[in-house]
Amino acid sequence: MYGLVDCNNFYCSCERVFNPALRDVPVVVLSNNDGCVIARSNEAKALGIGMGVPYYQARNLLEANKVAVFSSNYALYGDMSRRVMMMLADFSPELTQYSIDEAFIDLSGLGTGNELYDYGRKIVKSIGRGTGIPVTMGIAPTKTLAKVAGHYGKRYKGYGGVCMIDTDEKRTKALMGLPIGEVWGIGRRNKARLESAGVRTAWDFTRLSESWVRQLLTVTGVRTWQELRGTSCIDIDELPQKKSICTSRSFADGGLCELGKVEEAVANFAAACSRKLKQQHSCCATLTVFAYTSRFRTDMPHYPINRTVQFAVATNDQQEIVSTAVKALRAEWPGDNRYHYKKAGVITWNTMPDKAIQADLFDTTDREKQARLAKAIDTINRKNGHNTVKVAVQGTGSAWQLKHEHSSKHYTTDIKEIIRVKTQ
DNA sequence: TCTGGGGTCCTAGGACCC
DNA sequence: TCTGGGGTCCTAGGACCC
Repeated sequence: MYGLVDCNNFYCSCERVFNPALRDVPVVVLSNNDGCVIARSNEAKALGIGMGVPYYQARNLLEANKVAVFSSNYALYGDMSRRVMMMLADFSPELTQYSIDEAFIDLSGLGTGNELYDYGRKIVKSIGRGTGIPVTMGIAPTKTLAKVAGHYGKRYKGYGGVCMIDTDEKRTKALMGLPIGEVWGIGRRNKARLESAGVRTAWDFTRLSESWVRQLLTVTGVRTWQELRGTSCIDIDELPQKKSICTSRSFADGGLCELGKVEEAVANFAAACSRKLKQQHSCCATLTVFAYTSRFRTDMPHYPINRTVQFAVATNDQQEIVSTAVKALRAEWPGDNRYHYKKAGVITWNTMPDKAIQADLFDTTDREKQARLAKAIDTINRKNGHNTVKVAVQGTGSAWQLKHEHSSKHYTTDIKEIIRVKTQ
């Protein structure tokens, strides 16, 4: 049996942990740049605030209902996630973190029936008490069915946060009540395709023939089909090494027109990629830089920038990655300031372990010197915070500041913002 | 006026090999 | 006029996830 542990309305719950006044009021969290609503408390969902709606469109509704609005605070969410996962790891050594707010655990050998259910209850209670984050657990013989169980666990209070699908009878009942679009692995496109073929519920889907499913949805669809029928076949890799690393942001207001400003942003994105590569002990052989104008502005001229560069020797060196990204951007720059760039980013890929780099016969770079300098800079930055020493083109960051007007404190990651307890 | 960020996997088709 | 058979690798694009 598998357990899926999922944090309820995770970002909103994080905001509530250190701010009890938010406990029974509607809360939403916005994306970077205060762009869209990306997390909603149950009260906010009940008001009809949709997932992903632009903030400016929801604003009136939010203000009219006195909804507490927060800019995203990833330092806080990342740290709270770490706490939840650490506690969870004590309950099952076989844990696969699937996203910032959910993880699968292997429950084999931990009992059956009521015994297993009670174990689930214990996990949910402990994490709630230990971290302040409410979680729901789905238990079932496959990961996809565990997701289904979790779906019901969140909707019906009576389950006490744990829903288990452990008999054919329960499975049938659960699938009959589940619209096909709610199934993990069935997205918008495939939902439409299946519905036009008369498939309304997850149960209908499991009644199709395998060959039919394969033809319509390829092997990924067949795996979902098998999992819903009770045969486990989806493996989730731990993926300690990411295959590609992307750092990108949207720019506030109308976007950026000047090369110098976009350059500064891209340099910082490239530096972030270098940092992330080093963190997972890998190097990249390829880098892509991109910059896009707003796809929502049909009234303005567009000129997408997208350039990919190969490194002769795979690298994670900050200066090399920053200078390569900036040169690539300059090479594609349109040459006038007519275009409003709304978003830019750097992707590093063709990633490999830093211990297994293929050298280049014709490489003339002094790698040793480069490595010594990088090591010195990394040591300073590790001690004093990243970007204490940076490449000059990274600038001061003021050219492309993000909008973050409703941010909460870094309660758990900055000693200056730690919560105060008043004693009278 | 204002619309997020970061990933993975699969497939088809082209280029290439002997 | 007639033009084989069997592979691999790479890439772009689409679909999905949170």
